[in-house]
Amino acid sequence: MVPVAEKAGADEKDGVDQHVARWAAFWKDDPRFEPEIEGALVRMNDIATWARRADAVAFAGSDDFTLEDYKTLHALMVQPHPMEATPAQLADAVHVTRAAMTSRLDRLAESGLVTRTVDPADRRRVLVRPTPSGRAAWDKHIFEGMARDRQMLSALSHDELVQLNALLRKVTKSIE
Amino acid sequence: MVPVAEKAGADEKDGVDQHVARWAAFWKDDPRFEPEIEGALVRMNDIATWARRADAVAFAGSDDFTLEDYKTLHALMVQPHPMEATPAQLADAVHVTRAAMTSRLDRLAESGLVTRTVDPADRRRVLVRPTPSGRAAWDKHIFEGMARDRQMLSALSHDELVQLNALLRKVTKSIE
DNA sequence: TGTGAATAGTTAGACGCTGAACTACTCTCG
DNA sequence: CGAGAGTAGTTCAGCGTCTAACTATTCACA
Repeated sequence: MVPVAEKAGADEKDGVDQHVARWAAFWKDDPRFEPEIEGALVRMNDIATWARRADAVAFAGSDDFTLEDYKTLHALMVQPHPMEATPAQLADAVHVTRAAMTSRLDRLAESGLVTRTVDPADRRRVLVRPTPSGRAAWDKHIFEGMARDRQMLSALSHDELVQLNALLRKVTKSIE
Repeated sequence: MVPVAEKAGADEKDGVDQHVARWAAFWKDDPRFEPEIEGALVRMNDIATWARRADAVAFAGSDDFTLEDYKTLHALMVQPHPMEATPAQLADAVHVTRAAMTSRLDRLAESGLVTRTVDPADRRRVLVRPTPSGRAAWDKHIFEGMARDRQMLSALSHDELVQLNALLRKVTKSIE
C-alpha cells in the first residue's frame, strides 16, 4: 500500500521529494516551478535548521550558559585579532543589532565570562575580552559541537563531502 | 602577491574557505576538526540565511502582509488536504508553538485572509481556511519567491543541481 | 453512564530582538 | 581653538515568540 523506496537504488525519496511532488501536482506544467531548485533550498534549510536545533538541545541543560552566549563567545574567539573585539564587531559577526549585543554582553559579564574595558586610545570604544573561565567554557563546547556536525553529515564519504563543498562554493561565491 | 585562485580551475576560494583556514590555524593537527564538514555546514547555513533574508526584504515593503503571514498562509495551501487545516497542523508545519500560531491566525483573520470555523464533528478543533483574498495574496507572492530561489542558485547548471540534490538527499534521509 | 485522562486551542507573563532616540566622545576644517 | 558632523555604545518602547497555566471538549472503560 505504501509506495516507499520501491527501487532501492542510490536515490530513494526523502520527505522533501514528497513535499515537492505535491507542489508539482499543483503547477503541473508551469516552467517557473523547478523541483531541483526548490528541493535543494528546502534541503539546505532543513539541514541548517536541524543543526541549529541540535545545538540548542545540547545547551538546554546548562542553564547559566545559553546557545546565544556561546555564539557570542565564539565570535569573540575567532576574530582576526584574537581575544579582543568591540561590541559592534561582535554584533556584525553574529548578525544581531548592537542593542541586542549590549544585553548579551551584560549577561556574559555578569556571569564572569568576559570583561568590558574602555579603549584608552578611543574612549568611545569598549574592548571585550574573555576571562579564563570564558575561555574554558568555549573550549568545553567547541569540540562537542564539531562532533555533532560530524554526526550530522556522517552519511557522506570524504569524497562526497569534497564534491558537496565544490558545489556549495560555486553558490556562495556567486552571492558574496 | 595575492595567492588567490592560483589554479583557476573550478575551485577558487570563497569567504568560508578563509574562515575555515583561520580555524585550521587554531587547531593545527587536531583530527576532531574537519574542514570539509565545518565548511559544508557553514555554507549551507549561509545560503539558507541569505535566502531567508532575501524573502524578508521582499516583504519589507508591503506592510500589512509580513513574511510570517505568508509562511503561515503557504503552510495552509500545501497541506495534504488542501485549503483546510487546524492551528496545530499549521504550527507544526512552520515550527512555531500553538500559542504563536494563535496570534498569527488572529492577524490573518483580522486582515480577512483566513477564516476560523469550529469543526462540527469535534468541537475542540478549529478549521482554518483561506478566503479568496488570502488565496490571491498567496498566488501573488509564490512565484516571486521561486524567481528569487532560481536567482540564488543560478551559479549551478541543471546537472549540478541534480548532483547537489543527490548529495543532500543522502543527508536528509539519514536524519529524518 | 459517569468519572478521570487526554487533546485542541487560547490566554498570561517573561524574555530577547529590533528600530529609534539619546549620551559621550572624536574628527574635520574654517 | 571651536562648532558641526560623525561614530560607539547604551537605553527604551513595541513586537513576536516561548513556557506554563487554563478552558472546553472528547475518549476510555469500569
